[in-house]
Amino acid sequence: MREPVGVRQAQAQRTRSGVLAAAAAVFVEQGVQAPIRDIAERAGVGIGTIYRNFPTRADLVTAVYRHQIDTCVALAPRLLAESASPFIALTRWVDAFVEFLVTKHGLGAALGSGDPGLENLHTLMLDTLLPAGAMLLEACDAAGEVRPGITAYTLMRAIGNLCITGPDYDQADARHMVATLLAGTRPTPTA
Amino acid sequence: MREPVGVRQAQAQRTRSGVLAAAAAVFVEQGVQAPIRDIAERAGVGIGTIYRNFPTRADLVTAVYRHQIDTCVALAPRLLAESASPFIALTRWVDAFVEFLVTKHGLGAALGSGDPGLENLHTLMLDTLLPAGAMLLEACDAAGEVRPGITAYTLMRAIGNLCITGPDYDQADARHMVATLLAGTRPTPTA
Amino acid sequence: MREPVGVRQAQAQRTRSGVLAAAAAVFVEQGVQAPIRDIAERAGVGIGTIYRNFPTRADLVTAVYRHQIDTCVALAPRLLAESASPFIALTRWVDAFVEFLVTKHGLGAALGSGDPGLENLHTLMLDTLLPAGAMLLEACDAAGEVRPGITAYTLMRAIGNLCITGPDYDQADARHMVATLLAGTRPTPTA
Amino acid sequence: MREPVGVRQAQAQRTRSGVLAAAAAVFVEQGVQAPIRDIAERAGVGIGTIYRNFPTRADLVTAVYRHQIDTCVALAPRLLAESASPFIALTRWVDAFVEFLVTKHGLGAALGSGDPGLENLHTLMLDTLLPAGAMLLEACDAAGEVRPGITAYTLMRAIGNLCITGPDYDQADARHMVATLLAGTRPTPTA
DNA sequence: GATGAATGAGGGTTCATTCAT
DNA sequence: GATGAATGAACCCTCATTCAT
Repeated sequence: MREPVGVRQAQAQRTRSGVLAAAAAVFVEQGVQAPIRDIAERAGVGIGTIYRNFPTRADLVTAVYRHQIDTCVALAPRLLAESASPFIALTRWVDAFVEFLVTKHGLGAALGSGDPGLENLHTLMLDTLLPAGAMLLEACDAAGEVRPGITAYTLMRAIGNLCITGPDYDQADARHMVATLLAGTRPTPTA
Repeated sequence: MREPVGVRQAQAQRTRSGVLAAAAAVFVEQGVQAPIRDIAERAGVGIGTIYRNFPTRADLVTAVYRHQIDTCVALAPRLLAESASPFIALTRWVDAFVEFLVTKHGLGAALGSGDPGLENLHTLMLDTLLPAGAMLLEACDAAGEVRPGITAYTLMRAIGNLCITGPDYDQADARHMVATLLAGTRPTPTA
Repeated sequence: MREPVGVRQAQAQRTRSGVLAAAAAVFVEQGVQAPIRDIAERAGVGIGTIYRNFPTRADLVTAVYRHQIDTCVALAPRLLAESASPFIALTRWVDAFVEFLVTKHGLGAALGSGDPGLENLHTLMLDTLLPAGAMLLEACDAAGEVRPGITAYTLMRAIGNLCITGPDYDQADARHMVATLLAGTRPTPTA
Repeated sequence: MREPVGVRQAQAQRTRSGVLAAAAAVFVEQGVQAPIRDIAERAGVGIGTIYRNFPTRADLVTAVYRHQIDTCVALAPRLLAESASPFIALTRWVDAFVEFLVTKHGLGAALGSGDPGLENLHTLMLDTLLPAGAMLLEACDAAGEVRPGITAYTLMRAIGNLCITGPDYDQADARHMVATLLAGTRPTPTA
């Protein structure tokens, strides 16, 4: 009765992936506060399976976005190397960041909510995205391309907030306002 | 035969005020989605009293913020008349708007949530604050003090979002980012 | 400051009458379980006034229908004297009884519910309507116009039940079925 | 490898049955409007379990009575085949119908209440019992054993009303009055 | 590992009833 | 007597979470 090694692990991995895909879809439709049951149904698994793989809601949320976060992080050094100036790199990177936030209904609000259950996600973003953004911002700083006094954390948090969309304030508006915010970080032209 | 007119009304008014004060306090601590029971307990009244005075949650939220909203609205024409330039007036008015938002934990998030139960508040703000902000923004526009293409609604919504505070992103940060956003609305200096 | 004697009593009487009229109207619309507050509002008085005049709901229900009940009671001897046969008198009297029940939305159901709070009304009907009906039934009995074994109480209760109308079973249906029931009380024709 | 199929389903089925039994008992004592919590307590399960199995009150009411309704329905064609005349079949079938109604305290009242939440039950009875009764009544009609003009729906509704028992109007009274009603449906003997 | 039935805390809402003015 | 604000018990329903199979 011994099965090929790893068959079970492979099945487990597939279950996990299915849950992540389902969660991503449900989050888009209902936001990250969607009932766990809805995700289980969408994934075609039992509720218990969700809890086994992701004990807390934040674990699930974090896992859902981890891949995209990692992609975003990896982009930073590449943009810095390729772009004509640090600020251009920052701008492009923020575009990617916004793209990520804006397509994830409710994520921005979740981050802004101070919900203690989302500490993990918060931590993840701090530990990974923040250094990426900070690297770019520091490069801008060093090149005198942004006003002093702006911290990467605050800026990214502000961008996150600006990406909380809703009726009458859509993704295009969010992009517009983020661009305006970035414009506001430029040093005041000296006479 | 004139007895103290309105002894009961006065008491009722005091109850109502007490509820409003309690609600304001609870909203700061827990956000506008706080359980009605908590507000009743804080106010030292029965649940029924809350429902008597404010049939829906939105009624309560609206009442809590109405006074401050009205004050803010009334400020706009005054600032426009007094200030050296429309943009200075806009800046000062936004300061007051931010002051309002930033001290009301959860209001920004509530407005951004698209919660259908808060239509009234949304409507109130649209009907009163929006015209006030729009007046100032139009004055800036007419004076060439802001880039074209920025609508009052989007700008105010963005400001509202920037005022969603939390741990590690406090009121000072919110003010800073709002100021940065406003700086970003200035026309690009032509060479 | 002494007012004419009885002015206050007259006022009180008017209040009481107004409440009864309002209650009758509300009972027709919503049934006898309607919220007390609705009746107070319709009467233009405070809730406390209802409770002062009619401490229990049953008191109010009873008072509302007392007049019509009395009228119905008074009808019995007159019909018996006027009609060609006791059964004809019974039939006509039942018509009046049904007319009373059928136009009082929810009263039949209330009587049939065994609700202990309506004891008073139950008692009132037993004490007044029952003797009236019994008189007629006994006359029929004595004349051999109905089968033996039918008691006035049971018959009237059955009639009351048949008058519980609703969608798809209207007043005409109720009348039809009551007539059928009465037809069923006739002695079986002997060959 | 076949393990006991459906161990959990069996348990779930037992839970469901327990809920149905508890509900039936509570309905007898308190009527079909009894608090869901009372049923849960009687069944020894959590409230959530009731809602899981019977999302609406009407679902529960319907389930409680479905079996007996089905039995009653199945009886009709058998009685028609076996009985000496259609009217005898109708009489016997009505006996069974009354037996069903009379032992279910509150069901008659529930059906007569027009409560929109009981649409399902109403529909169930219309869809199943009504055709059964109609078949018998039509057979009587065809045989000239009942007066014309009596519809199955109205007759059954009337019977349902007559079965609303209470103190002083018990099951025997209900049966007596139903028999009397049926007697009243016979054609008037022509001289 | 997966399952999903069961649980029950939590929050919403209504309305009968009291009582100070 | 009349008033109606206040009360809170009682219901409703949802959904996060556990655990036996």
